[in-house]
Amino acid sequence: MPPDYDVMNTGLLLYLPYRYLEERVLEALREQGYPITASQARVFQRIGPHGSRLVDLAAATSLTKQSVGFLVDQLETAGYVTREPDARDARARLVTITPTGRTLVEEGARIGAEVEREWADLLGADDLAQMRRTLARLSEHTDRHPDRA
Amino acid sequence: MPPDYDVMNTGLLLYLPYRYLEERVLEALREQGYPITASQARVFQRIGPHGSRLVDLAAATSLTKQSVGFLVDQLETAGYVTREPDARDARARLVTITPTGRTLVEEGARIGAEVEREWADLLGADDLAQMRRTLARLSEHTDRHPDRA
DNA sequence: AAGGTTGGTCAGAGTGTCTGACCAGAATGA
DNA sequence: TCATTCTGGTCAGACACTCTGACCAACCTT
Repeated sequence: MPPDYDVMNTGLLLYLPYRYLEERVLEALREQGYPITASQARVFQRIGPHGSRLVDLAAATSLTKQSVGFLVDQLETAGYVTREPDARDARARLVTITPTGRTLVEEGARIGAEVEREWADLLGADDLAQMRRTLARLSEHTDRHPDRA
Repeated sequence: MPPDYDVMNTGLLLYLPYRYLEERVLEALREQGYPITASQARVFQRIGPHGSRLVDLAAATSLTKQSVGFLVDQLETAGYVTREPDARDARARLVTITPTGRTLVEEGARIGAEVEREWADLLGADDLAQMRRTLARLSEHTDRHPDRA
């Protein structure tokens, strides 16, 4: 007997599509030669266009700065980011996306869009757009640590 | 500059409220003397009313049976579940919720409902319900391993 | 009854995350 | 100015989670 999604708790209802999308994107990226783990991607995703500082990434992801440091090390080794000095603060370093990293971003976006197209087919474009709008409003409220890119 | 949620990718839009809800519920449970980790809770949540087998929990959570076994050990130690023999299959054992576990379920549901009320205030009850319906349809599609409770 | 399949455990490795301690540069204010 | 406090980042160590591989016992099929 399959579960009854209508009565399922909202957390699971959010989690199931989230994980599905994440897995689809990560799988496809790996196949295309851009391997990245979910944890790495969750940090990578929050890097701003002009680079971000470690502490800001930590806040945005709700991880400790040590954990983010650990993941940024890996992203750096993989060639997706570099740590540039921050002209404004000699203590800080800006985690910055490399050209390779930028390709990864684009590929990820492309695959994400592909999944989203499937979802639009399934749900109807209007319902999907409506859901996205509601989720955006909700995210504004539930994002405890908006980042300063 | 705060992020622009409207253009944010759908994955993050799903993830942010998901994690918020999870954290709120887990925090409150801990304060009330029912400590449980996110990983444990994700397994616990999938246990059916008449108990579930390890392999089914593994399928439902997309974890390996070893990982689920590891987490069920902890849930058992914490007193939330027991492993009962399965009358239908001598190999199998049914992971079953104890009375304490049931209290945890109820408390969790209560807190979840509280957060959901906040969301209803924020979004309007109609929009929330609409979002839930769309998410339910989406979950049906994105749940690769529906469990058999 | 033999052979394959399935539910579960044991053992070991790798990854992710945390807390605590620490350092160097920045910001504050007497 | 310079002592104090605050902040960005790293190092070290511990714990939590998840995986792969090997294995056993019970089930199912023929």
